[in-house]
Amino acid sequence: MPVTSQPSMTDIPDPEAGNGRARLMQKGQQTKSAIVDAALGLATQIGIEGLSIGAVAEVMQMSKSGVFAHFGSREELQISVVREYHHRFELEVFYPAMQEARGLPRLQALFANWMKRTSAEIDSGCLYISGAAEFDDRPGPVSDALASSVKTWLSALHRCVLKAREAGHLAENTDAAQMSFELHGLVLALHYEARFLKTDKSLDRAQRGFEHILLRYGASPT
Amino acid sequence: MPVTSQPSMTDIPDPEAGNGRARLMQKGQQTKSAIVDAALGLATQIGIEGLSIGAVAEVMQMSKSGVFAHFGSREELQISVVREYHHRFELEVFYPAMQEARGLPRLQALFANWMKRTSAEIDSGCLYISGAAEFDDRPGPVSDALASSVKTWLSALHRCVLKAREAGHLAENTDAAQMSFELHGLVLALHYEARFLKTDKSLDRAQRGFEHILLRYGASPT
DNA sequence: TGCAAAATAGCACGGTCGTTCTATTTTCAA
DNA sequence: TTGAAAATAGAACGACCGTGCTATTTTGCA
Repeated sequence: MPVTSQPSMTDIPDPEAGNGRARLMQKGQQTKSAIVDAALGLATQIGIEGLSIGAVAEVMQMSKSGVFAHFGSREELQISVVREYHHRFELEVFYPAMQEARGLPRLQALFANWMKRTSAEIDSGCLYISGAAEFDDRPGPVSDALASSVKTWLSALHRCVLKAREAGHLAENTDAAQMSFELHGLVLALHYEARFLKTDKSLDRAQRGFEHILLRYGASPT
Repeated sequence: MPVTSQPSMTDIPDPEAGNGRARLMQKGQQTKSAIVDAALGLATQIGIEGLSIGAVAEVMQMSKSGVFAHFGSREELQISVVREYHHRFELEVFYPAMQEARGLPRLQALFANWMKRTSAEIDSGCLYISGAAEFDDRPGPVSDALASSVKTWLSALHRCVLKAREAGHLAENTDAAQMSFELHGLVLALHYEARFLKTDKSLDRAQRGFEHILLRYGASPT
């Protein structure tokens, strides 16, 4: 592979990619970004389905039609929000972990960042989790975008487990898919109990669960 | 405790309890039950928040006001749906497991029934899971009813783990709350991956995860 | 069988929704 | 600086929402 390749977890084509070349962002693009920002903030509180153009317009202090014109449909706005969340998830969870040494350290960083993002961090819920519940019976482009993002992330996690096994940091017979499933469960339980039930100590529980799983899969200290 | 006491996981006062005494259900009550039935069916597909009186009325082939009159508000309908789900959850998950011998067998039955209800069983989603995502940022009576039901169930699970430990079926130093947390995670992952991502083998993964957890907490075969 | 009470229907209200159309303002390059 | 293009506003639409009000129908006991 080329030396200049940088790690990326994404396999979602981003139509906006590379439009910042040479010339600064036009006014319209700036506004659009700000709208997506505001919409993401709303979506993490009231859900992607609950997202309304009117509410976004109010936050932005714009007219409904002004907001609408940037996307052409509510659905396109929703998809933009999903893409933006994907982007931030990459920035906050994936990329920082890639700085860690391959294998177990990287897996630990990945899980730690994931937990940090999922737990009661301020008050923004996880779009991947709330979205799954909203769209598991509602096929369509938004659901597709969401599922695609989630699958990208889960397969990045899966690859990380594989690498850790290859590096000898996990037992040779480690079932990477099974381990990923169990890790996913911990984060979902953390989100559920911390955010909905307001159970304290959930973060500790997830962390201890992680250690249990590491032990099970024969993690050797690094 | 009195010999005639029967196990119940509920701690939610049900205003309708015991109104079927002697006399059969009046027409109004029958209709109300049928409405809640239909509403529950809708809610498992489009969510509790998405539930609309108009949609329920259409399913019931009734007028909106006819449906409305039974509840007085949409919120009361939503709460009725939550109570009905709680009731069915008890019937399908909790009570059957209580037939099993106390300790590990009962815990295994509890988890097996829970999985069965959560996985892709036909097409009805789990209200406890989808509801949590909808209401984790939306306090109010519906959220309270939902949280109360979930807590009732989780504490029933927690008690079952305690009993299994007391019976010597689990290691003495078993942290029941931690174990419950990890079991919860498995079911959440099952729901997420089976229902939203349509990943096959999810049921196997949850089952294997369960066995892993049993091993960790020193389950002795019964 | 008749009659009060319960159940249901029908209609209207104000509100929000996504979207469309047209006018106005703002931007930016020639 | 000017003029075309882009961005935004404003009003209106049909649809659906929860809810309140007033008939009408249905129920079930005396």
